[in-house]
Amino acid sequence: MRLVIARCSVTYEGRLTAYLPSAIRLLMVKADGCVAVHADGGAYKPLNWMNAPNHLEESDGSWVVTNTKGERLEIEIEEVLHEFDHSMGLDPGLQKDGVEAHLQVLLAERPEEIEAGLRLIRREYPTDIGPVDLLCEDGEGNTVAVEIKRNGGIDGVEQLARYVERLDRDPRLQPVRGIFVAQSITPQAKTLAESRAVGCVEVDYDALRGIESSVPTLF
Amino acid sequence: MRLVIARCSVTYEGRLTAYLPSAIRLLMVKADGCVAVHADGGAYKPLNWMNAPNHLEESDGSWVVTNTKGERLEIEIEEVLHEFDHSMGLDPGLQKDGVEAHLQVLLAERPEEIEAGLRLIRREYPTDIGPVDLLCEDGEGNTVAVEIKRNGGIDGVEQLARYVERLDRDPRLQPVRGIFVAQSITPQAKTLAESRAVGCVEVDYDALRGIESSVPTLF
DNA sequence: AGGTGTATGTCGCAT
DNA sequence: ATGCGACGTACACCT
Repeated sequence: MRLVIARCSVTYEGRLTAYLPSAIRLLMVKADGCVAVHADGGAYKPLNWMNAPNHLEESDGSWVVTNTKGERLEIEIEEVLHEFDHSMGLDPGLQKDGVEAHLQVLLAERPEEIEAGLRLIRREYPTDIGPVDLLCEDGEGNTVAVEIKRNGGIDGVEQLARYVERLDRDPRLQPVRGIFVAQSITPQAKTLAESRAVGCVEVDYDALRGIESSVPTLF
Repeated sequence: MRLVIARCSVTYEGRLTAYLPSAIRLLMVKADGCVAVHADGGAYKPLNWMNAPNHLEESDGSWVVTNTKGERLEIEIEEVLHEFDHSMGLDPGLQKDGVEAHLQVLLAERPEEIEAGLRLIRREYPTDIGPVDLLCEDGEGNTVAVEIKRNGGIDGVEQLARYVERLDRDPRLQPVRGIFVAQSITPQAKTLAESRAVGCVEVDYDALRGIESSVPTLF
């Protein structure tokens, strides 16, 4: 990784056009060739960047980075204040645990936490517009499609409504109803769910996790 | 901005749990206090991070970053290979051109580029579920709601369909139809648009821009 | 503070 | 490659 602190101005032309007036910034060039221009603030997102693969042409006082999509990043370097290069080797990568996928596993094991009498038919049940998180059967033998989100918004309700509409055309499944399950559901989403005849259930991830504390975690 | 290259392992506990085994990485601490852990590859996104505001507690061989939301980033530092600090001053910030907002302005000036005879009633016409990009009237005096996207996907069609449904309840406006406008529209979105009786128009941003070349650009 | 919509989103997975 | 959904999305804007 190459790190350069320099006074520079930057122009990007590609998916949009953007211009960065002269100031002191960090230029970061990673081993894969990607280039990022960082200011000294504003979270982790750089002001400007060009992902790999690209081509970096370095001439006196200017870097020009281009890629095959016709995007172009030009950095005019007025003054280099510090420069450093260090090889790092491959990164072993990140191990994650605990997002929507885990919530889905927990609820697949205990569908009765969603609604009494609910029984799992299949997880990730495929339809021609994408997989339904859980396909279940209720106490009366009717099909129930379950969409699981961490944060329940309007989008999730629409997504579920599309699945239900699709599944309900299958004579082996119909009638099909939907239940929208999330840790929290916005009032707007609840309103939309009502008008789409979709049920809403809020679940407590930590409590569910507590129930199945016997299962070993990732690490 | 403080830059440290170190062999370290990292644990994050917060919205999820994540673990990063020992390797050489770049630790970046910006003036606003945000911390990022970068590997030497993989676009601009850090492996792990903690945005400002936070609290960084630095002890021998370990950094603990916490925030008020109960998130916690712990960096175990085994070996520091390089360290550097440089003040940069405030950044003048980025000037952008060519995002959805600009496309909306261009089309508001020339609605006939969307459909012959189309006339603008209002930009950002408010409804109780959000603003419609353009509200227009067609050659026959019927109301047309226009949703503009750079990249047209299913979501945009759904969004427009919601607006049309809402607007069509207003006796002063009905009947209302929708036109989905984007630089490119996915086949799935076109199919969905058809089943929602929504029109689709693909526009060329550069061409539109050329038409109004008299208007001065941002820079 | 919370909800909604945008993003040069990025990233991963399936087609 | 492209489409599609998830993301510790971040971020601006508005209520």
